[in-house]
Amino acid sequence: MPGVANIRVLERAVDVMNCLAELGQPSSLSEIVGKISLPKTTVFRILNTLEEHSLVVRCNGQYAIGPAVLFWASAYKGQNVLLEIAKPYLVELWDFTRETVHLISFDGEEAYYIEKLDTPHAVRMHSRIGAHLTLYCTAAGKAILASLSKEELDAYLRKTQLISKTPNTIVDRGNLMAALSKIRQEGFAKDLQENEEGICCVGAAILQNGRPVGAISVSAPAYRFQEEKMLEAGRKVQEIAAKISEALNSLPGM
Amino acid sequence: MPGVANIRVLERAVDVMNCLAELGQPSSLSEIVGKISLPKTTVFRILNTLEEHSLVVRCNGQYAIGPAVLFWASAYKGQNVLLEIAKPYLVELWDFTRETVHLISFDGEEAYYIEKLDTPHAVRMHSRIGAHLTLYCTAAGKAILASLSKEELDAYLRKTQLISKTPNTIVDRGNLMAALSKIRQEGFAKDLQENEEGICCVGAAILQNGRPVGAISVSAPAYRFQEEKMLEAGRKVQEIAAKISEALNSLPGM
DNA sequence: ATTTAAATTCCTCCATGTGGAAAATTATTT
DNA sequence: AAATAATTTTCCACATGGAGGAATTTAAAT
Repeated sequence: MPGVANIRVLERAVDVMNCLAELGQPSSLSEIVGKISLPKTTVFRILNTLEEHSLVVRCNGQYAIGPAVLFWASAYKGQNVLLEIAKPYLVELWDFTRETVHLISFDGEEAYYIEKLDTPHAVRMHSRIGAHLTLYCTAAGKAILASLSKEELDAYLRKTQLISKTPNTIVDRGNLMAALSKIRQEGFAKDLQENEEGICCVGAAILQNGRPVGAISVSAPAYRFQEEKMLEAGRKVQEIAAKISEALNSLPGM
Repeated sequence: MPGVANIRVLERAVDVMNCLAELGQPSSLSEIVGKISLPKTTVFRILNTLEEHSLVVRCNGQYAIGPAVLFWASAYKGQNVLLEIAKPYLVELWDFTRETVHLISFDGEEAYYIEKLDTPHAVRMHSRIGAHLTLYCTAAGKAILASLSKEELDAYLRKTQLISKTPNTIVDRGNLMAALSKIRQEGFAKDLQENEEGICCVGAAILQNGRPVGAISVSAPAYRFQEEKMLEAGRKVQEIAAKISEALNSLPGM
């Protein structure tokens, strides 16, 4: 992917949108420019263009994300039933654990966070809906890998190099295979600070016709997530993932 | 607004995204190029850039809207409580009427469709979430205008010229004022093919601290929406709008 | 195997996006 | 209310980066 020449303005426009989304509230041009390092004029021009299409709205000099994004989001949801089906189950999982719950979509190649319920605790992990997630060092990702066919898993391993993100990341293929078979045994996956230092997760895959189409996970700071608590959450994650899989497979027209 | 020089690639990229959203399913480059008239290479380059940011995903050669739009959509929702609050009430309205229900957001200046529940009937109106709506020729829009203060309404009329969209569009200020005062009397607004030929609507405004922040409407083809049916739907729209307003005003931290 | 169609890369040209600086607003202070 | 400061918006000359035709590669159909 790097090497394909990309369009600069477009990348910048995406940055501007992301910046607005991160700010989470109407912000002035200066605030935006303060966050992304670009000339004011450039950002201004981009905002104007985006505004023309309701991707950005301006209320008394402040800029904010506009309603046009809803059109795209509803189109995405139309293609991804998982999101609609899973929502109530995620709430159930959240009620039980009171920790950050993620829903992950997997299209056979890549996995993405597509929904998130935040923990009420002050200390929480930072994650972003829509972001890509690494399969080999996350609970949800490993749960997905564990339910792939041998051929698919081989194909994945062939094209992926295991890069260490924390001291705990599994970078050895043999160790990863061992971890995956343990996941198949236990019924859910664990991430012991393998993706982000200080964060532990449990996750389980969602299956449709025997193939993984997504996963759910529960994440918490390591100090709130030890042995017993993790096991408890893991069992629940497994249970909820099974329920979602069932709901997905009993859909009209499946 | 026209006159502000806009960035061409950006406009084109937006067109591509809209095109993908309209197609509603993974589509090939050729299909996309067939819909928007641009050189294949250009669209290809745009898609590649969008893909890099997960705004577009590619599954076996087909392109589709990607999960990154969810991030922006959730940011928008965070700024617009209305959407979350209103949803169950919209369903109630839909159950009652079985016609297309719209939720509109109004920021004091502009109004946008932010949610839509489609009628199950085959004949339905075409509308798009995120699209801008004209205030003086739609039921929801007129309901909003009818609940503005005299000053705000004056300001609106001063900067707006009433352009006829169908033979029925109200283009005379006096007639519009009369229509608005009738709306205040009746409690809900009607649109008798004023915005789109063949489509009638009823609508009512949603108020927060006495000021309109949105509206709801029910739309149907004229032949399915005559006198009595419209009155019935109108009363229901009024009732539901009142409920949403109440829910909105009894929010924690209001 | 051969043909057809679609996707991707290459490459040159010049339109288009860039960003510094000035002008116009708007907010803040005296 | 006047003056100052900060911010937003317009202007414009330059050169970069995006455009798109043509060629190449890849995939599908016969």
